[in-house]
Amino acid sequence: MLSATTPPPETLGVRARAKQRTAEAIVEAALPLFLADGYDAVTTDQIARAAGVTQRTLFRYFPRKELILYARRYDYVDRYEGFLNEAMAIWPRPYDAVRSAFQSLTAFYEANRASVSQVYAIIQGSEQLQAIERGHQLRIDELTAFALDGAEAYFGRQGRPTLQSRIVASVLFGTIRPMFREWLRGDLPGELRLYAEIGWANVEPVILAAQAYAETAVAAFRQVPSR
Amino acid sequence: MLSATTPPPETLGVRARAKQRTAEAIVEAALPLFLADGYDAVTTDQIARAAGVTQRTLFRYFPRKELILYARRYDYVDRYEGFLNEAMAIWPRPYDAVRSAFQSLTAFYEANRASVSQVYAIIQGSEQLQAIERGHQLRIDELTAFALDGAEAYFGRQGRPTLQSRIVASVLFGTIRPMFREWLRGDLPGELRLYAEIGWANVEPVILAAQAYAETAVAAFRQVPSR
DNA sequence: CTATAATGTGACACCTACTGACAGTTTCCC
DNA sequence: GGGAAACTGTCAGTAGGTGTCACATTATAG
Repeated sequence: MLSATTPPPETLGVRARAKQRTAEAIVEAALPLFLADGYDAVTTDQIARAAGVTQRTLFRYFPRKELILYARRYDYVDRYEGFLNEAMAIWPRPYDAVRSAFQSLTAFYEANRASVSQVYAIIQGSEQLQAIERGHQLRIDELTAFALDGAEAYFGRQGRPTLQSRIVASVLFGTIRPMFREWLRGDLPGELRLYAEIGWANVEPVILAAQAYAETAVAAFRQVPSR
Repeated sequence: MLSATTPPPETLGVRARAKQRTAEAIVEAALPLFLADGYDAVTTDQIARAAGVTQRTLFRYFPRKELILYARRYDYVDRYEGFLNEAMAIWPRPYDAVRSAFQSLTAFYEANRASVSQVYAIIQGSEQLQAIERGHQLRIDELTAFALDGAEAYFGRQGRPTLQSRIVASVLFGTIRPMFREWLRGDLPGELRLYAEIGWANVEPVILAAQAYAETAVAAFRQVPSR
């Protein structure tokens, strides 16, 4: 299940294999409990006991409870960042890089539809997890805004992206995200890739309008008298 | 300070006045601590002690720690909802109603600039609070999407707004919000009202593009073959 | 004006996520 | 084989948050 992110077991020592098994055991024990009773109702102690370890050990593997859940979501923020790193090195236009990175992420979701949907369902059942999820979205938006500022700004990123890029990133994901969520909820039939294609195929005019807006507004801001 | 939301003290009994004083004392004790050490570093026990009450009493007034902070932000989500209720009853075009409600909110922020900016600064210092804040923004987006679906959908709201309206609302606030935040950070000089005017003056092309996008995309979705 | 009910508070115990410290055991590697 | 490194369990503690009970104060009905 985790084969995409972990090396083949044969090359690992006894210790490393034991660690993998323990981590797997914890996740395997946790997910059914989450699905049955909801994330909030399941105690870390319960999970530990079900996995046959101590609570202390559980927290050594997963410093926060949420990470047990996100192990199966394969850290999609990091993954997006990875895709974006690659894409930004290849595409001259930042917009194309973002599009490419997002499509890679889409493909990944599609390939792991079952577990991703499962995790999504669990998240929907917990306010706390939803808040964490929002934090991830914020990070995705910020990374994207840096990317839109160009390769130099992206790879050397520090401080905050420009106001223009933040606006465009906000608008971009404001258009893409709702349909993505619709798919995750299971409200859209068919393949995610097709929806993503439709979304990106038609989004460019919106982005251009947003860019024009950002330029005009920022220019006008300079005329505003100080207090 | 809270005069806009609380009835004049003379009409209240001893008990009610005491409650107000206690709530005020807690908030007054907490804000300087938050500003000095950051939200996360300040203990609820510290706040309680500084306010001269028990921790238990503090939690009776503010069931969650965050609510101590939000007391000074005057529940801006509720406030927006109120403005939107009024506006939706007056304006025939939903877009105008949203614009009007948002301008009312702007005026409120301007009138309470000091405390609103203070609270905003504290929020920026805590990941947890930022996630909560994003939750409020999503609620604003959702209310707006219902409004865009028309007066009937807005006042009878149930379920979720249409995908089209959710996209448009997302795009709308994706353009407006970043500059709003810039002003709250103190990075923009002058009056918020002027920035808001500039923002709304130029936003209509973006909204039209978003509307066209939403229509096209949703229509295309219907052509996607089910699995 | 007094008995009584409602309301608010402190004190105490308890829960859950999470952390630090220490000691015992297992694996790694020379 | 033996020492260092890596893991684990045990125990105690912190922070946010809740339930409960007894006591005091205020409101109110007679």
